[in-house]
Amino acid sequence: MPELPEVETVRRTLAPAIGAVVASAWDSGMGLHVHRKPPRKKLRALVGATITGVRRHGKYLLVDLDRDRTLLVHLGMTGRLLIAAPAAPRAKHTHLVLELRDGRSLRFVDARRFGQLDVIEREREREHPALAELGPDPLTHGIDVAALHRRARARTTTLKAFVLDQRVLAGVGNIYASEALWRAKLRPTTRSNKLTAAQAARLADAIHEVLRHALDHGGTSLRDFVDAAGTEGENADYLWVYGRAGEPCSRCGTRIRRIVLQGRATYFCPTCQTP
DNA sequence: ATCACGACCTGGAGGC
DNA sequence: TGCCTCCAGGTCGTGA
Repeated sequence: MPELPEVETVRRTLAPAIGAVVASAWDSGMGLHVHRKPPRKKLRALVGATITGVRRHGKYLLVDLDRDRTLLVHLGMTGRLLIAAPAAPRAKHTHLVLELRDGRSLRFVDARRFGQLDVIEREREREHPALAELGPDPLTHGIDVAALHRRARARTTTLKAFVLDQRVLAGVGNIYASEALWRAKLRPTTRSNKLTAAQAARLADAIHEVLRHALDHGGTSLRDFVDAAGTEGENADYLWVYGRAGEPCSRCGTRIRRIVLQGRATYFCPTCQTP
């Protein structure tokens, strides 16, 4: 579900929560993200704190509060971070509720529990294991083509896996990896060490364009994704290859193919994405 | 160190 | 209606 454009859409729609004060904290106690339980004690320390802003790095949301505290949220595959109206019924699979003094609440709902929650000290956030190794965010920092090329040359993995590596660029996921490679006319199975400088420039441009375009359409909602207000994104209508196996490539008419790379569905055009 | 795989979960879709 | 299998926007731990 949530890649950079979706998470950024959530970030923007969380703006109405800024200035609200946390009245109480509740968590489900269930394990999230490979047995890690919600940090109950640290969540309780948020009671009385004011939400001062919401940032994002790659697919991670950083809800800033005063007292030097930041709520770290990763949506995993099915996670939703919602601003709920007063007295709204608690949805199934709700794992965190921060009641706000004005009656609304901030809720984290995640059916598959692949999401992550933590409370960290803002001063030391770069030391957090989830954030420590993240590469630059393509939309907020831009993409350094020379650095991208250098990194690609040093690896032998597929371009698809390279683009998905959050240490290289933070925020590209399975949908936009396929989309960007199609746009750059590069085959997902090509080894990254074969990337030329010109191709690296094309790839950087394609990644930026694909993410920007998706963000402009409120993200891609295939099944679960909604913003903080519960609204779906429109970008699913604009995908070039993802989920379109058997349909004609919009550039050359060849049937789009689906393959599996490292266990993930990968879509490409066998004609115009050169090996 | 790098690479590719399986595990972690629930639910929806489609076949019978 | 039910049961079964397959699939899903992510990340992490393992063993080669």
